[in-house]
Amino acid sequence: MIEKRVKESIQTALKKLGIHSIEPKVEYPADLSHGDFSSNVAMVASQEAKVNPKELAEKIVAELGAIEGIEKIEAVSPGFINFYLSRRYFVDVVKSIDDEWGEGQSLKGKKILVEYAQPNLFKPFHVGHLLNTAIGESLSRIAQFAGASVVNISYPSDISLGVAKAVWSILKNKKENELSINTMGEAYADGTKQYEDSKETKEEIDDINVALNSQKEGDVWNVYQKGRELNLNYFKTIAKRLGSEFAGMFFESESGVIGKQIVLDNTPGVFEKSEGAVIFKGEEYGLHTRVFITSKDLPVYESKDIGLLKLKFEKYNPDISIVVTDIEQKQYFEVIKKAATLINKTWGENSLYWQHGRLRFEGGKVSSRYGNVPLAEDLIDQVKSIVSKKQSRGDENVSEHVAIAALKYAFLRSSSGKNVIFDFEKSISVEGDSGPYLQYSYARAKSVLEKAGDVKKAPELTQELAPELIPEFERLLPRFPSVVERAAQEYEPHYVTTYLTELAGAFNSWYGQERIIDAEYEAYKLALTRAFALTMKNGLWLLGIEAPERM
RNA sequence: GGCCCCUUAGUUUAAUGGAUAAAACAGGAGACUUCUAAGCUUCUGAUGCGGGUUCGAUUCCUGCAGGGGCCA
Repeated sequence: MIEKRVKESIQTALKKLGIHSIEPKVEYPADLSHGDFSSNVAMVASQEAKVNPKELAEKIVAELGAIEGIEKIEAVSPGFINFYLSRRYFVDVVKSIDDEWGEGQSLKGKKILVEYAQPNLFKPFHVGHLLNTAIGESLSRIAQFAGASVVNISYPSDISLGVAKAVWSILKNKKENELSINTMGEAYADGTKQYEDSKETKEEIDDINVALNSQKEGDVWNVYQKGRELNLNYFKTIAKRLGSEFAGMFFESESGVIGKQIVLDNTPGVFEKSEGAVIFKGEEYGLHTRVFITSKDLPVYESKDIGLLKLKFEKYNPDISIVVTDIEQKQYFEVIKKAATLINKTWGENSLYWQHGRLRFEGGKVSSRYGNVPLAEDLIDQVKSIVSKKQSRGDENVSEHVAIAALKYAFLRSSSGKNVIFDFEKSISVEGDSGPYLQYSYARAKSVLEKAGDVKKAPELTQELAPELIPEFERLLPRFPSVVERAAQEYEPHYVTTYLTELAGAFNSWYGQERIIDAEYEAYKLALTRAFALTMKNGLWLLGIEAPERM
């Protein structure tokens, strides 16, 4: 790669100047007028060399000599060295861009498990799940693009107090023969309310919870099984609608049993008994002390997560097991990770608990059927109706993909860990920096290419190119693979989002000012347009966003 | 109370210890009416407060203020 060549050349130059201790860094200047690469070595080395930075930069430049692919090197104050790629280099990149453009090797040979979406069966799939799914899917795709072998898994919560609440309400209202996603959603809302309101009901629901955990045959179990099946299918449907599929699923009902046994096997040792419960003394490691098995002998989330680790590592033996969760669980998972490490070193060390920000609701209300959290599907439909109005073609499929793009973009644009302000009016944009903006620029490029007879391959480009005509978006194109690599290394999809937005902006700006078909340099401009379209298509794929050919 | 996270234009977000802090929305002005106007051009506008480290701090350390979270 060219960055490596630049780095090595600097290193050689430094040695000639008698500077040995400094590892030069090459970076992308934020401002393209500062070149395609730049280095700050002169400023870093100036003290050791006892020369002022600007002078040192000039000396280094003088020692550098020619670097293949670099046309111009200049030293500027306060001491940066800027490198400009040659016209020829860009031509070669544009010609080389194909369907695999952006794929890398940085995670080659690694087996990565990505666990996300985490539905709660019997509870509605809401906007929080949507956020989690968008991020998990993108992390998974980015890892795949970086060369890893990735398995997506989901871990539905199929046994919990929430499930017991819904089952109780179904039985109470004799709805067992008319089960549907809607009746179960209502049952969950009803059960939750009654649980708070009536002490008797609370006891009845707690009993159901115990019965479910012991997996006893009977009415409770039968209703539960039927509802579980329905919910699971519903989950698969909505995941597919969002572009996600899961190769494997583990359930709390299985992890609970296994986890409980592991915890008991490690008591005393890792865990200890306290007032009838089994706890992990996190305090001893600067973490929270947490209960793993209650005094009623029920395994709680903690033991379930331990059981899940055994299931995961026995079945897949991953190099990295990523779990995508909400940041409010950060300290919880620190405890799990510590306890897991003590039980089985690999479980802890190969696990990455990755947190995204919390959703904070502000501004206008989004209609919601249950409680105050909008359901994922209601939200999609609401955006879809806005999108449909803007669309002249009336293509249902396109409206669907544009609506989902708008939502996913809102969740993938900012860096991880920070809270995501969810204001329907402001966050879900279809104009400006938005998912549809990216899709629109892609559709535009495709439209031009189609009109020109779809340029499958970049034409032979030679002397006809004007070296001074390197549009900004063309200069951004070669950066795509390193953007993907960085996103993969830091598990940060937003780098891709930011890059694509910048690229699309630069392309649109060029498009608005230049004529492509029937203009000077037509072949070159078409090749550029094609390169842009391929980059955008792959980039959108990484975000889990469809790229409609027309909109 | 203990611990964790956050604070950048009016708003929502970017920025690998570097160059003039980058966009979008909102607001002002404008162009073409020829390849998709969900677009383009242009103007206005920001690093919570105080110390420190550094040639250089939005970024690292520290104190304070404000907001959020986890545990009891």
